[in-house]
Amino acid sequence: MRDVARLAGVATSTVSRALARPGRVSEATRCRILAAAEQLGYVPNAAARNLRVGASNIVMAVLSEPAIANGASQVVPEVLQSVAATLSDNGFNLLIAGRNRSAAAEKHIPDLAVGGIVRGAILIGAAELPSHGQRSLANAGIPIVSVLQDRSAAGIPSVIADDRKAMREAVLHLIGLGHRSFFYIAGPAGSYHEAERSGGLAEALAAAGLPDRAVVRHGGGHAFQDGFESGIDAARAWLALAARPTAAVACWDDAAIAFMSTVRPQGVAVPGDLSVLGFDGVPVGAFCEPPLATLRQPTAELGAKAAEILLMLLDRDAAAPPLRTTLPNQLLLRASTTAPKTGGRRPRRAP
Amino acid sequence: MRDVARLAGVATSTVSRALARPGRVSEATRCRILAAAEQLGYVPNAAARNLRVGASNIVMAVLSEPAIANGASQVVPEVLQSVAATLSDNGFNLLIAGRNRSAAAEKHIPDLAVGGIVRGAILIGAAELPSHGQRSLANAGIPIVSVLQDRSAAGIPSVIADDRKAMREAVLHLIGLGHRSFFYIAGPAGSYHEAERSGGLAEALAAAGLPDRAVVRHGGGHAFQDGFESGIDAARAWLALAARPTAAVACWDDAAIAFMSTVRPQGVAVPGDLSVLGFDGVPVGAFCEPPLATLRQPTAELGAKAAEILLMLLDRDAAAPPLRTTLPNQLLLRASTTAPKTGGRRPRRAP
DNA sequence: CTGTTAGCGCATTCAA
DNA sequence: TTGAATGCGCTAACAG
Repeated sequence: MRDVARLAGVATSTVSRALARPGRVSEATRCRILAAAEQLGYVPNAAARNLRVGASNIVMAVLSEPAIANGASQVVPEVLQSVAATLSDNGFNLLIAGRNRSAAAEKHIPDLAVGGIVRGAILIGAAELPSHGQRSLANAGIPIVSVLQDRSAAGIPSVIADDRKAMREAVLHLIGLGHRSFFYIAGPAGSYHEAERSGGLAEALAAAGLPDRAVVRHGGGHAFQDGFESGIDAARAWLALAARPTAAVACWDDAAIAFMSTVRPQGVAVPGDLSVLGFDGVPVGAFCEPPLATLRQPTAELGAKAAEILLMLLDRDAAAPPLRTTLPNQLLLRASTTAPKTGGRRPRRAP
Repeated sequence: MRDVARLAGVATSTVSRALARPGRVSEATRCRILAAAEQLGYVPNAAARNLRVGASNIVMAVLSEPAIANGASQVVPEVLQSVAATLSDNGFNLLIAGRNRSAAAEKHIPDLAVGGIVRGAILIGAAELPSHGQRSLANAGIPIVSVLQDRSAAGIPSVIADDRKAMREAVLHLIGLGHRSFFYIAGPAGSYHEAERSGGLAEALAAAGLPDRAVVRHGGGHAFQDGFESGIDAARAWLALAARPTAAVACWDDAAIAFMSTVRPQGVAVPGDLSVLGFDGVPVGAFCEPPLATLRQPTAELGAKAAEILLMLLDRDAAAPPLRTTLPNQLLLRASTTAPKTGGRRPRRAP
């Protein structure tokens, strides 16, 4: 920068101004400075700027589990992508901070915030805030936004899809088709998404006046990243039932996909003998056998919105963002669901 | 830090040393300093350290296309994950820099390097080096490593799987099963992976003494992220052929999955009428109908190795890393391939 | 072994 | 409108 100043015949402070606030520098000198900067190939040193200003232009993405990607699910990668793109368009960069790892790595996350490296954080499906001893990300003094999980009760602006409502309406659709008995493949016990989706199912049954025993619940012991295993387990459980429900509803697509894939070789026709509904809308669902009916997460929109809200939080001139933003899921009706067989349910035996 | 020094009754430089090189400070004072730091909840300001040292502990991941995730492919996310984990274990952070956005964003990438924000870069399947005007990532003065794509010819240490060999051996396996006619679903024309995999197929045919016309090539017009569309197009083309090859080989799993999914409803039995082979080893392949035979990319190993090599480059005391590291793909034989039906079309001669 | 001193490159006072 | 001076928090010389 000193070189630029020298070449343009001005002081470094003028160069600084010309670059930061073009309005406060005369047209002529600004042109000289810009030309000089161009000629010298000047690139501002962001590290020095950060030190001086006391804030960086880096935002941290705090990811949920050890895995960015698991099974067939693209939801975390898609959200991540969308967040990164939106931030990039606004001059910010995204640093990824995986959880999972050693305690040292866990400690690292709040330190990034306190240490001035990151300016804000976006929690992508993270269940708990990283903390180490007394210091937690929550009191690190940087703005935080949560996507996918609703943490508005903790005062953290959240951008979510209305999983509960989506599941309720989808199950009501199945009920409308004639289904009266359900098999539910639960997500990880205690997880946010499991609570919402399972709740939506319950609400639908209640709304239709069906008793609790209309649904056989299974699973809950697998993490989201082990969706395929969960689906296989669930399939075995369903196959072993004396009275098999006519509709299987999974907490997430991975489980639904593995479920279908496991029951079909046992002579179960989907959707003839059994309708299957997934959740998440993973792209490959359209190419499963049969194509999987599911509820699509608006991943791109969620990510973009979350980034926008963080940007508002970062901009002191901006209005206060909403504490909770809810986007609709999309019901993708595909061949895996249909009306149940009528006229006496006779379970077909495996060959 | 001044506060810590004051509380411990030492100079700031001593605090700095105690934290950075514990060996060069006496046991007693070091304990006092650590206690004081703990008590005050001191966290070093990384921005200041970066400025002073002239290097950050942030590494940039340069991603290929607009999409981190597409179709069913988890290869980029998986590599990303592995890179992030390995870096994190060594005290480094990962910044993600998406390509293909506005020109401004493209310019941003080299600037991050020159501006002192990032210390090194890992190209994850990126075809070209980001550049803007004269300035490119290549001459930004930071170490670069490439994963998935071989850029060793350009002097960039590369960590890759041997796609060519893997494809060759897999196709030789199909030939061993009796297949003599192939349908190849090409990847993006001119792309590295397409060249390697297509080349491997050609090598296998040549090795078995089969003529060039033993393979009908299709596609090449779709980007990797449009794998499903590519597979559908290819399926239509295959269905329209008068003499249908008995084996379809896809450049990537997404295409293979959509291909299978499109031909089967037309009465084509897989693998009875047609064997299908994919490439990448996406997890969901095991749950397709039929389960997809494929060549798994060792994503976790690739990512970890790439990160290790970058760490070597960053450490001036370390030995020079190899310019090219090749890891084996794994042939996952699943139900989508089998011997071709005999009787109808008789192979002219067996090799 | 420890304290003193001097900047890293920039943005921001305050004067001119 | 511009220039000169100051320090962000830290580390690396060099002395002591």
